[in-house]
Amino acid sequence: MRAKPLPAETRRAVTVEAVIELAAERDPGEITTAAIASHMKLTQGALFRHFPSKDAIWEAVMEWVAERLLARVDRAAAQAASPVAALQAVFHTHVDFVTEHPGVPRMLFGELQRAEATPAKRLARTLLERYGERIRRLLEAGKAAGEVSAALDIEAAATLFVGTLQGLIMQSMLAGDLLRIRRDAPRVFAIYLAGIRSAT
Amino acid sequence: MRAKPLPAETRRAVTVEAVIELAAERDPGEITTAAIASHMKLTQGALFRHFPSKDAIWEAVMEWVAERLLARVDRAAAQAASPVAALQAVFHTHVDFVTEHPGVPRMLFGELQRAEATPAKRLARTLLERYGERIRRLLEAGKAAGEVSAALDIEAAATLFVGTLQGLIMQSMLAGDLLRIRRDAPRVFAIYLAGIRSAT
DNA sequence: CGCTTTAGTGAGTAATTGCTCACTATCTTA
DNA sequence: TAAGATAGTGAGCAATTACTCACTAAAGCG
Repeated sequence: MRAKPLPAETRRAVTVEAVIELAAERDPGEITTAAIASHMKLTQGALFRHFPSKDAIWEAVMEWVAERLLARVDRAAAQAASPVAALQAVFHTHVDFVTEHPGVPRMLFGELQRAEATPAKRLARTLLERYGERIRRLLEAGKAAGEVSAALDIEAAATLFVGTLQGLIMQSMLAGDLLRIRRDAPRVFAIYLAGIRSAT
Repeated sequence: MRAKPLPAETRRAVTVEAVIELAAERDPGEITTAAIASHMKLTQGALFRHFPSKDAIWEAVMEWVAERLLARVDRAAAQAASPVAALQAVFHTHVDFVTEHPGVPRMLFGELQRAEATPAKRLARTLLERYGERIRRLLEAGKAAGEVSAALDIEAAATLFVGTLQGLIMQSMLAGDLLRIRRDAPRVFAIYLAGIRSAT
């Protein structure tokens, strides 16, 4: 059956969604253009009417991820009453995002693995850099407000923040159970919080 | 030039080393049998005289990793004077291992991504499970010795321990600078330590 | 040394992958 | 509604990949 023609922009958006859905259940590196097309009920050739190359598809996907994740995280932080509350809100927003789109962390990490400097990899890097920047700013504010230890090593604490999330994701990949993240997230964050409060 | 014939066992060991070296500089998923062979100055066909399939090569590699990592970590833990000292020793031993073999974390994470249940993936999982087990045991001992908070959530603390390492690795992949791990590791561990000491 | 076993070669193969293109169906709009 | 623009099809191409095999060189051993 012939696929219904969609406006180019819409088709591109649908493509990005298809990739994100596929990444939830298989190794991003093994997602072929044929698989993407078939998942959206399209022939493979049609994809190349909307993207000049497979790399361009990945680039669009990473753009989607970067935009959405940062926007949600910023919104969550803005509504919080204090720096530490903001950190906690960011943490849980990130966890929510990941459970909604399990493919995302796999793609991010997968991109970072790549040897060649593709545009998608560049986007992944800037996303993580901007993310870290936000965390560091919140930690600084927390220090100023006396909510975290005055002696806290901000850079290390930011690394650990991201690592905390990374550890949860890895654990859930091990267990093959995404919902596990939701259960464990508050418990792990509690230890992190104790760390940045009492670090010397 | 014809490669010097090696005894089968030696050739297999050399192959495993070649893979680990290659994984240090490129995405493990993109390591082809041709690349492995050329890196050890052999023709591709020769590989299949020693391994029945590419999967079998990966299996051998994961065995190598699991054995070495656990052995070193156990040795480090055994020599420590107290549970918390052991945790710290394990942490730094792991960091050392990773800086010596940068390809290892990439392969481990890459294996976990795989959709199909290959033997290599199974090995990666059991390695991480056994690793977590050891961490939990040390944390329990630390609790008994009064070195860490009596209220500590052991499971969450173990997840965070692995995440701490994961965060460091990711950060260094971002920066493209492996040595960075060495510099940051003690700083990040200090915060972790403060966390498990004062968690409530 | 001669003979058997073992390991390496290199030319293949079948399958898969990203990508192209001539053609066709559908949409838009004058 | 006619015509041009837009989007989808499906066959096919070139490159790559894991894997095979008949042959050859080297190692080990009596």
